[in-house]
Amino acid sequence: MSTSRGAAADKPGYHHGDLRRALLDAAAKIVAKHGAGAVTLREVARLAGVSHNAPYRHFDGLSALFAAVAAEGFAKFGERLDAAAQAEPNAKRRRNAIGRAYLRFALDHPRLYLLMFGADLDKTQHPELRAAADKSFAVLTGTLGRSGRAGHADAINAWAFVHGLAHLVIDKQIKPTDPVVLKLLAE
Amino acid sequence: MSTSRGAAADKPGYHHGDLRRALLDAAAKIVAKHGAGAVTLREVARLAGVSHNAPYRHFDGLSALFAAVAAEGFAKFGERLDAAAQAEPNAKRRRNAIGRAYLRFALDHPRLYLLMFGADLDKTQHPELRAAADKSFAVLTGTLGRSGRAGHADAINAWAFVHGLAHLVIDKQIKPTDPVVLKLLAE
DNA sequence: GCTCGATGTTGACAGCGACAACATAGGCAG
DNA sequence: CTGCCTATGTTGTCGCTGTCAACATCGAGC
Repeated sequence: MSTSRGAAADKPGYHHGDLRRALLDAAAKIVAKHGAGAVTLREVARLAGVSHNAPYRHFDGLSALFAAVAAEGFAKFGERLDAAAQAEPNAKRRRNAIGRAYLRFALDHPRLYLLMFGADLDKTQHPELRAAADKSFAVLTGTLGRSGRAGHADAINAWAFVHGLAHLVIDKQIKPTDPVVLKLLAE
Repeated sequence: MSTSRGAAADKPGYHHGDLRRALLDAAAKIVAKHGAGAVTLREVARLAGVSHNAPYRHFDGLSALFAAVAAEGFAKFGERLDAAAQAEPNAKRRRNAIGRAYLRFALDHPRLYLLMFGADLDKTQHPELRAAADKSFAVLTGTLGRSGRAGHADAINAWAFVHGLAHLVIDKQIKPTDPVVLKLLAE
């Protein structure tokens, strides 16, 4: 990185080394700081130190980049939910643990969360994203909805509640210190 | 509209008549059809039949236009909630009626709903919008939350649930025909 | 009838996404 | 070792956008 004759260890692959990863990291950073609306292909390229058109060698366009960032978000999201679920054998406590993990993730990464669930992305046009999202939700429906109609309704009810609560807090319609929020997080 | 010597009855005011209204309508139309992301100051001006810079005489910029559209959305939203609340004297039935009206509005105007609750707008920078939103929510907290801590928690719980359910349906995470949705709408 | 502010227009500029043409680098065939 | 071939990155360009500044016009009120 210091000189143009940089050591090979620093650049294992082609010109850049791992531009795709660098672009994803740069985009994720902007999303986290300023939201998806502030993400620009050219700015992402700038942060990665490449020309304004280099990203097109790795992503079909801006929305494809968003889809990839969101997919990675869902992967991490799914991990958190899964970890919470597996740490609790008791069914009821597990349900609470998952809800807590869900809300924590949303409040820890509010702008990423909005990208993942926002309407900017057309999930039907990005199969990889759809798959990542479905995998996350499988934890919810698989663990919460035990079986049958009643189980399904329970899962949807719980999901809608935490999802709505997360949105309301992120949109500042209710405060993060609201008793309902605190109780859920501390459970 | 036919000739430039149009009758005065068609143009009661200044040059255009009521450009502000025309701009708002054009913007709302685009939002309803293609979402806020498709709204462009220049396109809105085109639809209203004025030059690309005319909107600046009525709105400080794009985000101010969005704020105005969202504020009108909240006004209509508040009316619906209020009407639903006033039609039901019984407390429990009233709560259901408000929830139903809430979800109906969201599903009837999904893209407007996303604009209203989306992160694109910084409500803190548009007092008029904040006021319109707060007025809508007053119906919720005022009617649902009877009083005291328990009432407040009930209100937040119900609000988060319908809000989350609306988002999940709009984002196509769950189907509009899901039993939970149908039950709430038919109650 | 004239002035003056409110309203609308024209022109300009930088930034953006996207496409096309070009440059380079490095693996691989011989 | 040599030379080609494709993956990767660059440069140039286009139309579109938001926003600012300067100019034009309309109409209300003195």
